[in-house]
Amino acid sequence: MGAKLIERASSIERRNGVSLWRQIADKILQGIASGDFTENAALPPEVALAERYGVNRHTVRSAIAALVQEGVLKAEQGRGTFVLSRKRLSYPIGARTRFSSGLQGQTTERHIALLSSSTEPASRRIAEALSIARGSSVIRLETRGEADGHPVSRATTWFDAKRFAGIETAMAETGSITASLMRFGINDYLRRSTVLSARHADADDLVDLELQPGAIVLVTIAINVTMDGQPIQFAESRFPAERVELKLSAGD
Amino acid sequence: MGAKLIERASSIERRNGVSLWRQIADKILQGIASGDFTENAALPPEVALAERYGVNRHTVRSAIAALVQEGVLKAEQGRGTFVLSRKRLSYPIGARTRFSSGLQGQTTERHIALLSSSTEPASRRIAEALSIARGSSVIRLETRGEADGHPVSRATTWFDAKRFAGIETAMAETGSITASLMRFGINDYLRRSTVLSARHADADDLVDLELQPGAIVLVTIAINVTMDGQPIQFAESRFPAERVELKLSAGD
DNA sequence: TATAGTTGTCTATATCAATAGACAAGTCAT
DNA sequence: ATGACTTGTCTATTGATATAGACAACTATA
Repeated sequence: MGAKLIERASSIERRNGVSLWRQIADKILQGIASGDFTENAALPPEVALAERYGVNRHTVRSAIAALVQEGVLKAEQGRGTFVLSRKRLSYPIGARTRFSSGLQGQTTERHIALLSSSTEPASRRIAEALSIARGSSVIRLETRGEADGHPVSRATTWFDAKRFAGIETAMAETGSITASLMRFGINDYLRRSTVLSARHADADDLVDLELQPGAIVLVTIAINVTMDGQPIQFAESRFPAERVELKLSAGD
Repeated sequence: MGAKLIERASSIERRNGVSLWRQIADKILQGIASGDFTENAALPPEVALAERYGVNRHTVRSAIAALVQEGVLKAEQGRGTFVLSRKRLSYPIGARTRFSSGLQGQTTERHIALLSSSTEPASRRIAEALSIARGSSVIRLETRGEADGHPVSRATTWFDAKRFAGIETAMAETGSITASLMRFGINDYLRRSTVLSARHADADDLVDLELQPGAIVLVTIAINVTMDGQPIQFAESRFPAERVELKLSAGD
């Protein structure tokens, strides 16, 4: 984020429905992600931050307390407050979006955990996306992507139950969508469409992604297709905006 | 957004730093965008909404008041509260991202307004992106994209001042980046990279995009290049998440 | 060992956010 | 006209948010 470059005077809003301490916590997170506040270095002292944002020192302390709770900062009496966390992960999105390979080089460990699965009738929306009859059976998987032990994504995906019967056990065993699809004879697939939006994290996101209330999530809705254009997977994924950014790769 | 599909019981969080009325206003906006609340139709009555979200009627009223202020809803005593606004614009992003052509069919009128321009030395970040020497002169344009009279994007873009001297007047005259670049002999260009994130709108965003405090903006950081790979433009764009979603087109 | 600079704790006060209940005012169908 | 249903307004109370000031506790360094 080019926060430093673009940041102008104001930046903090009152009586918004968003508390000042929450806004300032967001600013600090942005500052860390943008390299404005360097990793392992001390934050400016509380009084300086208070002046910078035009609020009381106690308000800054509330923001810092939230981030300490969250494990982003560490406060040491007499010394200062220090940045613990790393920059945001950059998650590539394109025609060949894959979870595991996409994060290569940025993390040492990554996998997808299957939280739950169920079979249900296809809603209109899902039937259209998968090109199947409305009301026909689909398998829904609830999954969480983890990198180095931290949750980085939370997805709900649907498959045609007829074609992919038992994919939930494959997911549980392999921890990979790509590997699971291989068991069904699909060695390669493409992303046909991705629609992107953002919203506040709801209560479920907070739990699943280990977020603090008020956090923002990026939401993608995607359809994956086989090489000959047959839709196989419909997915809605949520990413914590404070820990992940999406990098759109052009063609492949 | 598949809110209806995915929405589970909980969804509202307390003592978060985000007020309940703000969260509920967000929910209603989501509901409108997802077709959950139909356009021109009445919202459920306040008591019903209050029960649905597990809050007091007055809290719902605060949320509605904010959206009435914003022009999304219209309340009529004795009759009900009605949805005015349309669905979100779907803004395509891909190798050939163009403002005007991308919104074709969704709006009748669209253009880019030049808010201000300046010349400044290139920061490290911008010098790298444009492959020029750090500190050399760059032109910065502040622009706002408008569709049917409503702001839908707010961008800061940088060009090499040497190569694109006077581009600010071209922009002011043509209201189009594509047309302006043509004056400099660039008939076609591609998007090399796009990085995507989200955050709360800051005070400037609120003014420029005519948002209510607490709103969320999608942020893209992009580099455009000529057909032979020479970088020509570096841009940070902000989109109001409540009015715009980004649709990633695959290759072209 | 001072001293400056930092975080931590306490008290007090004012405003905002949320709940609760009651009733007024308007619309619509019967 | 009546009654059911809706939004609008008012009062009261509680807890969270934000400001203000003072001082304690701790760290580093001169």
